[in-house]
Amino acid sequence: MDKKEPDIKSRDKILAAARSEFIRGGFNGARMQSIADAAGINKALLHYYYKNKESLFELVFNDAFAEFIPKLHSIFSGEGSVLEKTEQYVDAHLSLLIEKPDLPLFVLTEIHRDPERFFEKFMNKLPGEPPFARFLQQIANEMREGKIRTMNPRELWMNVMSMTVFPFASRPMLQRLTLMADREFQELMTQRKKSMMQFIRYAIEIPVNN
Amino acid sequence: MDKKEPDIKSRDKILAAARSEFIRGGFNGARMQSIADAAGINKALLHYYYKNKESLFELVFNDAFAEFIPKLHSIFSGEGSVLEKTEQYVDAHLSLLIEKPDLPLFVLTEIHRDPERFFEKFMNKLPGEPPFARFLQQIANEMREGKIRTMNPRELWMNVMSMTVFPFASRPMLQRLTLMADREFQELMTQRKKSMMQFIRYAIEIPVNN
DNA sequence: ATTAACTTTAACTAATTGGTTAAGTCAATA
DNA sequence: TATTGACTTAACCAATTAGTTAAAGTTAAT
Repeated sequence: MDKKEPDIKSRDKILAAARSEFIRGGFNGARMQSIADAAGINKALLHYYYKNKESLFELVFNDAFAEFIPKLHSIFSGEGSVLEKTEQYVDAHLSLLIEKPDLPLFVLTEIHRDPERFFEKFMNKLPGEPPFARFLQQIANEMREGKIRTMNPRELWMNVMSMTVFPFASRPMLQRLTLMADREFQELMTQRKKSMMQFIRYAIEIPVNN
Repeated sequence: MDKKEPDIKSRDKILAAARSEFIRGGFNGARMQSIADAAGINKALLHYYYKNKESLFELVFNDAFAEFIPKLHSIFSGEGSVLEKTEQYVDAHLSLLIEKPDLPLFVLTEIHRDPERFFEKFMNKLPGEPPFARFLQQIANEMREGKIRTMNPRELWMNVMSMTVFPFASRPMLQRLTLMADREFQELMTQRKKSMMQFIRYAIEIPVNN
């Protein structure tokens, strides 16, 4: 029937199934058998395509970043004020997370499990200077120039990231606590693009006199 | 030698070891043998005191909340404006998290693994109305009265919680990314008690004219 | 028709792990 | 001195799980 590219099909179905399973249970909670079942194939074929659990996990874990890193880079190495870049970031990250709301908790959990993997992965991908260093410098500059309110630049950045990501990382708790359905959560996060930026503007913009 | 209350000692040492181990690896990553080793006893004694892994985990998980729930309740059912309660909350929660920085990720991970346990646990502990309902109402009131800027009350609360908790949940990532030592992180979080509140005040306080 | 890639079936290995058991040590106490 | 409660040793069981193997069947392209 559909054997034109059965290799690609099965390979991809396995990878997709692995992604769900690893996100559901983390590396420790994931089961190779469950992945095979979800992909509609058997364990033998699973190992025919992917050497072992580790390597399969590695692919899933890398994919979790692969998408967003270039986006981040283009935003923060581009032109624009702190507020403009912040808005671009919030918009881009929220868009991604609305699509893949389980990403943050997965990533944080796995970095906690093995911080070194993450460390090595990123000291390669990123050039010499520490990440965000340039942006933090820009924040400091605009503060000195009186364009935005003065505070610890790292904290401003932390606040923005926190407000953007935490609702997703804590989604299971949040939704149970407030009896919020998936749909409602999604809508709340969408309206958040605007309201969060308003909140941030009030927090750091210096009001013009008269 | 110290056999006066060896029972209590071992019991507690096991529980403490279990706490570390569960926080390190989550339920799935924790090993009963590791707990026994860390407690300086053997598996037989471990099961002599605690029925099984589940029950031991349950104790640790409950403890993770037990401390803070009453505090939360006293803050939000007490007197004070939104800003005052927010400040009390930020102060109390940051103090706790500086002591136990790994709590948030542990809690979030385990709620993600089994949301029902969390749900059942809290629909008991909390009286009829949904948690924070009263506080959200108070926020809405103060907004209507023009005491603070208008926005979705749930989002204001989300912003406060996010900024408070996320730095801890993302600590492993954050520290690697910024090459921050434990001590430095701790100091940053301490100074945050003030700076975060300043940030929030700017964001929601309505400036007085002239 | 042949070949190579793909896929299944089904049994199996080896290691890990949660949990159990039985016999016995040791110190305090009654 | 007999008993009791805390604890150890060490072997063991049963289940789970990652990974393997071999043999056979299917499919698409050459």
